[in-house]
Amino acid sequence: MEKIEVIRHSAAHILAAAVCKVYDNVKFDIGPATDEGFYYDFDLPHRLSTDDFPAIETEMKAIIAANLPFERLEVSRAEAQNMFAGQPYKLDRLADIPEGQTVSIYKTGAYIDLCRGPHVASTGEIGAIRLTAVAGSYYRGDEKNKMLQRVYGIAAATQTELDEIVNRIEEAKKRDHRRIGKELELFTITDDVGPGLAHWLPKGARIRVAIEDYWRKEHFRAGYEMLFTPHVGRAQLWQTSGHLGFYKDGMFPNMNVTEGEGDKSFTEQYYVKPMNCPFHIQAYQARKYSYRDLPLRFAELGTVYRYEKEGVRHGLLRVRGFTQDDAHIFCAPDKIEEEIRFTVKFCLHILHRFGFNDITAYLSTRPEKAVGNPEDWETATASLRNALEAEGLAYQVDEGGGAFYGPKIDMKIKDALGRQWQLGTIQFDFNMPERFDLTYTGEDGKEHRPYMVHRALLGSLERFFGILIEHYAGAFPVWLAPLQVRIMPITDKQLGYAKDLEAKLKALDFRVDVDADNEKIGAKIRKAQLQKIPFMLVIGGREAEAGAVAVRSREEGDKGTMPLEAFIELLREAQQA
RNA sequence: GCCAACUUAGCUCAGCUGGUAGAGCAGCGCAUUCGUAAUGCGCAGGUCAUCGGUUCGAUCCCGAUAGUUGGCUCCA
Repeated sequence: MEKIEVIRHSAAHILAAAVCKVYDNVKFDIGPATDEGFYYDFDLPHRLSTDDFPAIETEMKAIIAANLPFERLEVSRAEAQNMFAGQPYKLDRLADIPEGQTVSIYKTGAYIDLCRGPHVASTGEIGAIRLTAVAGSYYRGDEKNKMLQRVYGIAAATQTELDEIVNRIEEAKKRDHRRIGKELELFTITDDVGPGLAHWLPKGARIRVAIEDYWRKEHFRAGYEMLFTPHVGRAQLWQTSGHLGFYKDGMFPNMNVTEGEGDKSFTEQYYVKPMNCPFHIQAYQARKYSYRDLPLRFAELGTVYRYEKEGVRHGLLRVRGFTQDDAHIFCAPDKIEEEIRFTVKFCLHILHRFGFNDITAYLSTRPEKAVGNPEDWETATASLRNALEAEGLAYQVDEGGGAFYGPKIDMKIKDALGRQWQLGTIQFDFNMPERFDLTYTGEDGKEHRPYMVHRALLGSLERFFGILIEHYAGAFPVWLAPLQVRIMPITDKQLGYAKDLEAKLKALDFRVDVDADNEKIGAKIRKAQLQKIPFMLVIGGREAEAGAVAVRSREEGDKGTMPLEAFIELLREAQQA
């Protein structure tokens, strides 16, 4: 265990010791180290809030200043039960320790805790602590259990290190897509329309269009066909697909539509789609396919709605309406290996374009309860595994972690801050083809069941956008930037020339505007920098006279004066990057 | 769904123990015509989330509802 983890875990003990000292009737559970700091779970009559932090921190600092030793004691089960009488959570945890295994406790001053350790030698080794948040947490993470009060904190060997951690957290907050989304006017979610329903504002929409254009172009190149399918479908469709049986709670409630009049009237139920699969299947069933037609690749930027439970929404990362970059591949079993490899390769190609190069795959295999015959699972899983290995992609295996209807690969990327996000998924489905009785005609003239693979590369555009915003901290590369060039005349004498430049660049499909505000050039630059526009053209009398442009880059500052053609060349290059 | 905190102008936030609200930025107007991160002056902008209660009187106290935030649970 790393030293910092030991410090964090020890700080958790000190937190518990302090809380026990400050409040009465404290029952404590456990307090581990986390990636950033530590937490401890308590059950006490007093409702903890951040207002209580100063008192608790003062007590913690006193314990640290006293430099008390962490004493490790090994005791018998009976002794431990005695020590923790009146501590139901501890007794419950004690019961988890297998018979015959040593029961160790750690003593710090008057505070004793059941703990495996290790700990620092004495409290003085914990240089600095700070409590950060209080939150509810179910005992043992089970929502049927009582909710405990969890106090979060951070700890470090020195105050300087603690300050660094605080800074890092602040930096991450500055990148928060919700904050940047507001500052750069990228998207909005309003109370009036409803929670979890995102609106892409003009600048966000420009980015989305750039993403979609690229996505479509690459898909056509890779042999996909595009579909556009309805947003609602009759209850019977969802009955057949099994969604009403399994995922009704995750769907928006039905719409009742009454057709006909009087005695002949009947009421039909419709549901808004939580998935595109049934519709793509309808498209497949629009005609008969032969083995020669396969693999068939149907793609759609399909907007779906899922009634996510309250309390799980988070900006664009978890919404109720979103557009999946979806595709379904219908493939003959003997071609599946090749097709999966092709799909994995394609996925990596797309992710690289967005600056994600650190990619890990997760292979999930057959769970206990599963549909489809075992040989198909075997073939499918092997094709996934072989594709990952052929591409030299690092992967982990989640044995039995697949959905009941098929094995899958999930792709996780690391962003600029090193945080991991799950994006794409390549998922077999042995359920739908059966339910909808999908077939193709084989070489032998007989009907065969195709393999169906569901796949998304970016996941959902909303979520992907949120991740992209944080990854680039709002400073999008030129090809994605909503505005690529801002032209800034120094005085209104250059306005005419500036407008000419704008028209020329627009004619070349660049995204460009003119800042005609009555402001000093310094103010215009500041505005453009804050809006993270990649290129600024400063246009004064000299440039207008020479028919040139003074280029400023978002990252590199003043790049000097050059002819318009030279700038266009520069811009084209930047757009490729 | 659960625990806690929060909700004041387009944005970021003030508002002492109850007497119907302020700033900066953004917006608009006027002046200024300026060379690489903020020119000055002025104007306008609010059902203090919503509903109900207590009170002579509520942005402030109490309750409910909605939403947001941090977690827990969940994520086909």
